[in-house]
Amino acid sequence: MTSARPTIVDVAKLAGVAISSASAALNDQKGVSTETRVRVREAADSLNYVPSLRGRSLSSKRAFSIGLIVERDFTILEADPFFSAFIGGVEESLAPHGYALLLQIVDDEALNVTRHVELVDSRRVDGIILSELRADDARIPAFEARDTPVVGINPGQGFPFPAVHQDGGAAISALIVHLVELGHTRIAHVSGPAGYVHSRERLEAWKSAMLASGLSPDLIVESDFTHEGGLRAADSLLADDSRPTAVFCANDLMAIGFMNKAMELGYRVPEDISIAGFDGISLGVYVRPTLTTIVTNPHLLGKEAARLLLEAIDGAEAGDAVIEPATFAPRGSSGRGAVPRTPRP
Amino acid sequence: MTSARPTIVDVAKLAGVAISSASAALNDQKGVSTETRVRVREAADSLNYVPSLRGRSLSSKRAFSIGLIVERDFTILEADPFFSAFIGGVEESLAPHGYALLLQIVDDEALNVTRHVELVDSRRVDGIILSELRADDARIPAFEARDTPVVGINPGQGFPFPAVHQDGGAAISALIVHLVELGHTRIAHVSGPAGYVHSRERLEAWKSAMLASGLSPDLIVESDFTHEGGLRAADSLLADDSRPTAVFCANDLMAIGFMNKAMELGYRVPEDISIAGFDGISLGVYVRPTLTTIVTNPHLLGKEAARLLLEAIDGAEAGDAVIEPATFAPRGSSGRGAVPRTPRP
DNA sequence: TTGAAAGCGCTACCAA
DNA sequence: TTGGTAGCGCTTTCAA
Repeated sequence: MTSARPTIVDVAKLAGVAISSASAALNDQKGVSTETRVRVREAADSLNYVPSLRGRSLSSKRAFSIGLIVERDFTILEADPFFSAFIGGVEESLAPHGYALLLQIVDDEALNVTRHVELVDSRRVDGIILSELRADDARIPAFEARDTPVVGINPGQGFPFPAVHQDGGAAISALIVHLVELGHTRIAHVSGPAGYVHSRERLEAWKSAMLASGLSPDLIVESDFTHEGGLRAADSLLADDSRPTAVFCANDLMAIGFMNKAMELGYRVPEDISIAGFDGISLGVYVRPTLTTIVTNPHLLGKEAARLLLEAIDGAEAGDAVIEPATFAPRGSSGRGAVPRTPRP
Repeated sequence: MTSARPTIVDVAKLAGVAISSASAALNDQKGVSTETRVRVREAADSLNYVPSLRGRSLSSKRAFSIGLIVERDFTILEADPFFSAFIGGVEESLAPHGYALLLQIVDDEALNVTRHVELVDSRRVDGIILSELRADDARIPAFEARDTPVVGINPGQGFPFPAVHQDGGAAISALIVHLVELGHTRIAHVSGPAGYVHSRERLEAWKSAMLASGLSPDLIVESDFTHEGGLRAADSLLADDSRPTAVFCANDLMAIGFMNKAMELGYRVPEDISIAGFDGISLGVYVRPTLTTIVTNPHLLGKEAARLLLEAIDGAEAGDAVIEPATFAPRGSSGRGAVPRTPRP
């Protein structure tokens, strides 16, 4: 079939109607007689007609796709299962509406902003999902100056666009209570990079929970959300005698890194040290001991974000969406604590 | 800035030239005087002009994006790090050419074909990357009837489009030799679904390697590439007295599932049973013991695939790309084998 | 080298 | 209800 693909002109001609009638019929608009509708449909079917998105895009001023840009080091991305689930959710909302997801991956903050802007300015997408927001994110003013539909994922205070929220604070609280009940008093936190909103939120939630239990939140190490970062955090936190008996890492990957290093140093988990993560990635149940964590719902987060974005694109005054809070999942890596001991040589 | 975005007409007007001259200047075409070129550039800059991809698409008959459809159950996708790395590679080739990646996720084989065809027929993309090919893949005839650029990932014999190949046979061979040298004679294989080309290739490579070592390849369990499938495979393979002392799983996720179940049943790894996977996902070095595996290069696979596809889109007679073979990575989960023993109660 | 004009395939408006 | 037609924003002839 090397012949040129049929256009709406061919369909109209074959059906013996005007192009505008063909268009109306194919788009289920009112004001078309049943007879015309049927004839157009038949003509289209017999020609195997599929509308060109290019023509449609230009005249209807819509790209029928939305953009998502992930800022991640290419090599690190592999280990991060969050986005796969997230994207699955986005797809679920998009597909029924004929929308598609344009995905880009960048490894640099400045480039991240540039790409976002390009995507919108070139009208390649009708809207953008903003994830992994920073406290002072350069993308926010960029989009405020552009009146493009935007939806944020767990943004901070004063975010000027619709957003999807999933609270993790209550679950972090439950985690700390759990650890305290097990007898822990020295509970450390391994945070993500300070620039990120979600890093700060988890840090703050940990602080509040510690204070609420009468403990002072002073054992903190800032890391980078990677497995490698978890290894390093363990090295530094376990180095001296004030070492913690429990640690809450800002994500699961770091927690697993922390756990591996702790065990390598001779600590038993959870007998000597309890470890908890955040995210609830399935990897957490593949490792031994299984990882105590806060289970979030990236799939639903993606699904709702895409839903809100489509509403905004359709011109609705989209509000926020709040999904069920993350839940605390106690598993093997947290348990009865003991006095911290020196690692076996 | 609610004012309408500037178009090329505005640029031409401001520069005082014809639209065609503006277009030629902006696209670095020859036959434009330096003066005109400069004036157009300045006009474009001062207006903050960004060409509309919609107009460009329609007139140049290009979508400037390519499609990738991943067939995966939404929930399983999360645990599979292969595609993240793959997509990172695709991006790396695409970005410098102004191309973008359209990603879709489907959870059903029939829908998979439908979506592929829609993407192409609606001219939403200029080409397609075909991964996870089946022995008798319905997408192949669909695209043969459509003369659209297509690039395959590790396809089987007689694949009618350009493709990227990474051999895993030599590494599988090395793995079996390694196991045999350790004293293993009962080496089982947990395969992927029989329909997939890569399932078959790994199975065949295992068979050849077994025969080459004088062992009979008869301990086979077919599974589904999931962690859960690995658990089940362990249950069935370790159930009776003819149980293996080593097992080669067709991917890492199954290998880790197998390992977890084996340990749960009381086997020590690698003392009682050696376990190996395939893929080389980073998860394999996060688990304990670390996973012996075959390390592939999904990032490079994606990068080369996108490169070939862009060539094909540009009308070149794109050939195949062969990247360095996968490598054997012996790690903690394989070691000195022992006589299989009954699990501790 | 420049400019005018004809599409690309579709939607949407306005008469008929 | 239908048909003609004017765009959407760009690229690409083809004359001048």
